[in-house]
Amino acid sequence: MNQGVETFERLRDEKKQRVLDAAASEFAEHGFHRASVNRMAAGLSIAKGSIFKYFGTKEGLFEYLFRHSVGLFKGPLRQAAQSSANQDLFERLRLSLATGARFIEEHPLIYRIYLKMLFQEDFPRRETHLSEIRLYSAKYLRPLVDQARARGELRPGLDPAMIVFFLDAVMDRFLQALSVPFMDAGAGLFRADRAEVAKKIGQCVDFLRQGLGR
Amino acid sequence: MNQGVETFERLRDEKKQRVLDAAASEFAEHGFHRASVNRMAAGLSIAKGSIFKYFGTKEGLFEYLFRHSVGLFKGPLRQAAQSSANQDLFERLRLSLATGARFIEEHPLIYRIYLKMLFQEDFPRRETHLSEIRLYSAKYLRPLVDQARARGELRPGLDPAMIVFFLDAVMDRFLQALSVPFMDAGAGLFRADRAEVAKKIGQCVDFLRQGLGR
DNA sequence: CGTAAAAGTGACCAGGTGGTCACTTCTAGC
DNA sequence: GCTAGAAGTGACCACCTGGTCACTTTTACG
Repeated sequence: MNQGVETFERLRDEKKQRVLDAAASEFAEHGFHRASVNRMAAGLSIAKGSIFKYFGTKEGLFEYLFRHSVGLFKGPLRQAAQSSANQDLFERLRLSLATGARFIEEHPLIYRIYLKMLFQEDFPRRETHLSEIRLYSAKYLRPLVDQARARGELRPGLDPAMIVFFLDAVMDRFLQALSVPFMDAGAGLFRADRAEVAKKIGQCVDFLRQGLGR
Repeated sequence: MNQGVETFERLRDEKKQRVLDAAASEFAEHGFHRASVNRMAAGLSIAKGSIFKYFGTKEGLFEYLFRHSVGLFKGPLRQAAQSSANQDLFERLRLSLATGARFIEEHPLIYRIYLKMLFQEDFPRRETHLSEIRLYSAKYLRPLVDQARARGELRPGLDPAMIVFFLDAVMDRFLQALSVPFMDAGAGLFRADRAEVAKKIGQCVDFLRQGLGR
């Protein structure tokens, strides 16, 4: 392992957290290239030399933050997927939406970075990273849909590839609407509180069930 | 009107077009702040002083390009909306998707700028601009849906606000998938040719009709 | 031609960037 | 208290940016 990173990881937890929070905030607000290590260091009241000691380059800092964030995100998701394996498709979708909404509530800056990465090409190793974290990718949804079809939970005659595309679009957009205005088409999702979000998830899944279920 | 802009508009059409193309390319690739007027000028083999003579600031250049692009985009859309006013909801959706796909095919750089603006906050007057051009906003879709309901084209019992949210999500995503990988959930939309796109639009609208129509 | 106005130029400026490294300060174990 | 090594520092570097403006070149017309 890199020597600087070892130094960083030997720091007190509180300081490590402060540094990662500052980095997340800076990247979330400015993207990769416009993010300024000078500004981060000033905000943290530490010397920028320290940050370069820890991570070597700005890219190294981003990589570290990214790996750290993936860890925060994959745990709960895997758990949700396992615990609902025997339930029907729509219940599983409900749970995964709820897990996503929870993550966004707890880590709004990380989610903003993800959204920026979608259409901003200047993040390091963007394609690799994105394909690792796209939540509702075909890879994840297709097996769910196939299983639901086998169980007869879906209306016959619908093209499964279309179902996957459709679910991907709607669920991704649902989560985007929680943290970006313009996106909710008047559905009142932007910065809704937890109870409101749970209610909207219910409505959304019911709607899907009406359109896709048998 | 600004004196510099008058100078620009007096130039030969071919040169104006070259300048606007170069600006679109630069903003599409780098967003607003990372876009470099130096690079533009070098690519065009003109002095950067000229660009500042025309538009005053980088922001002025962006504004000009934006206004120009809105013009390219609103004409065909209005025409499509008028010509299909008497058709049913799904046919109208099909036509507006086709119009969007056509615009993206003809002006891919402009569309890339729009996508960057969605999640990148550093564009000048971003909120104003976005609310002007969001294609499938509630403002546009809601009347279509209400009209379709009055005509009995929709399955009873579906919440119209949800219908609007869903149509917005699916259609926006459909267009995004044409110009960004990762987005098509395996549906093969990325950089599909014109015939392929027309076919996919048909499938998508048929699918919507099955789920939402009566 | 001459000339006046329009168009075009590029060296220059202040300010910000990522990154470096010789140096100082802190800390833990004796 | 001493000391070795870890942690922290900030002046400095080369580079790039948006923007300026005194200057040159081109154009149009009598």
